[in-house]
Amino acid sequence: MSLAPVTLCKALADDTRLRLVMLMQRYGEICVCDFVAALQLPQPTVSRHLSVLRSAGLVADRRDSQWVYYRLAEKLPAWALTVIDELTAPARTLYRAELKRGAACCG
Amino acid sequence: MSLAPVTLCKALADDTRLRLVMLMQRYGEICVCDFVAALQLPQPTVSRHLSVLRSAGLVADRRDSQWVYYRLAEKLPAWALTVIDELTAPARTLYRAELKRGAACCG
DNA sequence: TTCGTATATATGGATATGCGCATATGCTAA
DNA sequence: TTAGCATATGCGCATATCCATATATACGAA
Repeated sequence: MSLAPVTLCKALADDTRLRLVMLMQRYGEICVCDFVAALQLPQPTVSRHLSVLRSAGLVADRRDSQWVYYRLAEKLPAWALTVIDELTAPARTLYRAELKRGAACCG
Repeated sequence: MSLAPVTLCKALADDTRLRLVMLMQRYGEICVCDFVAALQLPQPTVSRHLSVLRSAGLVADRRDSQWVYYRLAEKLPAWALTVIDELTAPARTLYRAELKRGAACCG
């Protein structure tokens, strides 16, 4: 996995994307509708930001019938995981309830 | 020092700014003309990027007659320093010669 | 099966943010 | 004050963001 530091920064230089990454880091695979429910944002907005993360190589997606699940990419460099961890640590406890709220969507 | 994670990311989401920060982390206070010489970039470009870093609260400046010296801000949160460290580590050895090349400017 | 509807996700078009160049400002010395 | 250097600011263009709409998939009824 070759990931330039500046590429990681650009991918994370948005509050919504930081929260998406934080949720994936904490809960693993999540489908788009759960992100929408958890973050209370319009679905197109979420989809766009996930697309940015995917283009940067930060996340991978998997389709299961009508749902698309996103997860942090495997084999991210250790330094990238460290950066993500440091950046999301302050807010890491804030979104558990919000994700739970959205968890009814995909079973 | 209150610094939002997304603010740090935006400030570092540019290759030139990453290099400026790396130079300051390694060498301490540096004046604009030394940055220009070290990075081989137009002076307005360097000034602009330093201004972005200053607005984000990442760096502080000090004027000494005609020269302005920039340094990393004091009292940055520990997590921010960790992030900076991880992001700049890969290239940290690359710029010593370049800074030396520019060191004649301000004595 | 084939259609119809509902739900999940992705894409095109208008607006805002950021970058670099040309120029302006500030400072010093003679 | 004039020249000369160091630094900073306004403008045009590219890129990114958000909203309305389009596409795709699933499931039930005829």
